[in-house]
Amino acid sequence: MKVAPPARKTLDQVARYADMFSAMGTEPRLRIMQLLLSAHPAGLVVGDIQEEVDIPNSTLSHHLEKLKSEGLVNVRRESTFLRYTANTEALQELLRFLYSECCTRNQALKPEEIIRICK
Amino acid sequence: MKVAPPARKTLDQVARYADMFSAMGTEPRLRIMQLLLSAHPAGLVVGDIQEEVDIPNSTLSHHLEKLKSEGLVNVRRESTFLRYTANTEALQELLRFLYSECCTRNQALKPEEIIRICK
DNA sequence: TCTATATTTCTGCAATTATCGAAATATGAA
DNA sequence: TTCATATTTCGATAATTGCAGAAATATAGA
Repeated sequence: MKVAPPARKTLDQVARYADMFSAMGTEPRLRIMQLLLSAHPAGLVVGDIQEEVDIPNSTLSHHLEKLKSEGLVNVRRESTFLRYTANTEALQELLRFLYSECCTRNQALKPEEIIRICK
Repeated sequence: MKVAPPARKTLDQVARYADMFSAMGTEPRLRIMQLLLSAHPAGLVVGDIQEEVDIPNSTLSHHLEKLKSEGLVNVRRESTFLRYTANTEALQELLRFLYSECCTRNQALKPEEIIRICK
């Protein structure tokens, strides 16, 4: 008996989450996300990030472009500065997805292993 | 005033989580993880996975190698078959890390946006 | 106002590195 | 040996990195 293949829409969703994971899938970019979350909601300008990551500025710029294009960060200009902030809606979606896959849709992990329920 | 840089150990941890995100950072590999979680704890043999993912078998093999090398799956031989299973310990670590960064260490997201607390 | 200069960050391109897939190889069972 | 399952090898294609230069904005001085 053949099982129905996953809906197109579902596969698109998975592809989108995969792209987000990929965006967080290098040490510099994951570190950048940590910094932006620490500075949330104010965010950081590029120069502030630059001081923390020890990579050339053009490389940093490429990394920020990647995070932006996958929707994990937002940017706005402040005169000559560009201020980056974590996109919490996107992170929430991604975290819910991972939590759901591991703990809800399948019961591979127990919720209480991740989070203290009812402190 | 200068802030102390992150400890070496901490950066290594971040690099490891980044590698795990990278391993889940393509549609086929994320799909494979979904399949293995759905089939947990029994797991699946390569042929079973092959039927679901519509990619050449050599490519599938490369993807499985990547997931294995980042510790997201375990493998054991069953005669001529290789049976892959999700490594729930690794997934738990990764999920805890992401949850912690978003909801605990920084309060960028509210826990109740991810999980129903106290059903 | 116009020009020059300084500051911040991005973009273009070339070298390196990683990924994909066809063909060949390995592994185990009968 | 032969068949079935899955990996490994290796060349072609694509992505990443970082240097050099450009773009955007602000400010000062003529």
